[in-house]
Amino acid sequence: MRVSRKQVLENRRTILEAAGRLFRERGFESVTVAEIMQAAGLTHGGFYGYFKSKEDLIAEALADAVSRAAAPSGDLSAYAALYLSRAHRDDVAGGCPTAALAAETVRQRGGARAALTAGLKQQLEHMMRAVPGENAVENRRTAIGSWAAMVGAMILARVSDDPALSDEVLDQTRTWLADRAKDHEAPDSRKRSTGMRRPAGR
Amino acid sequence: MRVSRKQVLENRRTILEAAGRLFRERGFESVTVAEIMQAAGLTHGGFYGYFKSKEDLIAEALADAVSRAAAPSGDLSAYAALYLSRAHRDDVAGGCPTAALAAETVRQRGGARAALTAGLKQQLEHMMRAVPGENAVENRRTAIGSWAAMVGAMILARVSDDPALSDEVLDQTRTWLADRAKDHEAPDSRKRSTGMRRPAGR
DNA sequence: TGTACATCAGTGAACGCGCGTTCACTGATGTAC
DNA sequence: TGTACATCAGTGAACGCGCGTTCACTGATGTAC
Repeated sequence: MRVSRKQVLENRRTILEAAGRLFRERGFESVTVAEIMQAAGLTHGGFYGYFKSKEDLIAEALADAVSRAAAPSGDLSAYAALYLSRAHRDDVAGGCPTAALAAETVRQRGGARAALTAGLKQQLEHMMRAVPGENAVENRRTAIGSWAAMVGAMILARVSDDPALSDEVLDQTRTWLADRAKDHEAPDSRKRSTGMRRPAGR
Repeated sequence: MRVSRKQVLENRRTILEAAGRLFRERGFESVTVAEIMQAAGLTHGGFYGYFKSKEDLIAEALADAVSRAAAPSGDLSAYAALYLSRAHRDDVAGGCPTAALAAETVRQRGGARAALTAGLKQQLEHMMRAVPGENAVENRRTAIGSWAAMVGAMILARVSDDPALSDEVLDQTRTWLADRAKDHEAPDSRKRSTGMRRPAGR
């Protein structure tokens, strides 16, 4: 049964969103094409009218999820508090694609790695703007270090089956990042901080 | 063909090590039981004499890999330099099990999460000893934040298909961690630092 | 120490099963007049 | 605008294929005497 062209575009969007959620929740391999199509309200046979292969869908779903991920707004501490929340930890399907899928994407062929690399570049750009300092080199370093800590903490908090430890990882990393941000905001810290500025390590 | 009891113990060890390497390199799902047994110099039929199921092997291989992971020796900056090296990034199969497999382990049932949680606790204990300060609460916070940043940076560096960005993530995170360590070593930073001490967030 | 037999680690064929993918068909949409 | 037909999105059965797991068998190891 043919459907309207508008419906085709809507279906493509629905498939991408269903795939994005399912992949984040259960990983690329254990989610089947049939499941994704069913989640999108279609049958599996129609899949290949939309995508060349499952591998192709993985790359497109990743690019889509990354482009829709919430960018840092306001200062870094506020963003870290949002990112390192229990709500985010408990919502893998709707949460950060990098935290959920980056480790698996390392092994992926095709455009999947490229999609996450583009997302990483964009995220670092956004985070640099959320860093208080004026030194661009140092701000980029802070953006990279903070983003690494946020992604790492989310993964560690999710893998911990000890709820107290999971909460602790989230809370302590948040505090740790906030402390560091305050160091660099504090007026009397300027001299000391300046003394440690040096070019990037490469 | 029956083999000696000593050989049985050796075979078990060989299977665990082969599984540990293959899982880190390619993930739990795409590695087959037959491949693991072949890598250990055996045939797939013998597998179930050693393990109850593939899921059981995953938990045991993870526990084994975590228990053999290199613990921090010396100070935190030296350990971070080793961990955040290009050699480690390029050796997924022989590298940190947490960076390679934690994100997938979130979705694993059985003892796999418990194995990584135990590894996380042990790692934080070790890292606390590598932190210079004397305040135990602050040291634990530093251990958690630093470990999160190291794991996150390794995952981001591996997923980046832009080599310059990958190197940058490694180098900048290393410098960022070293800067912070120096802050807390610096004698004149004591007053300021003390002012920000507060209990854990939970 | 030597011998005879029971044990059991390892083998490889075979089993269900579920996966990604293909394809002939259907019928609503889009278009030409 | 209305009609007739071509197009093609969606369906569901079917396809190879590879997976985890089982099992009857083999023959070296371990043990009882």
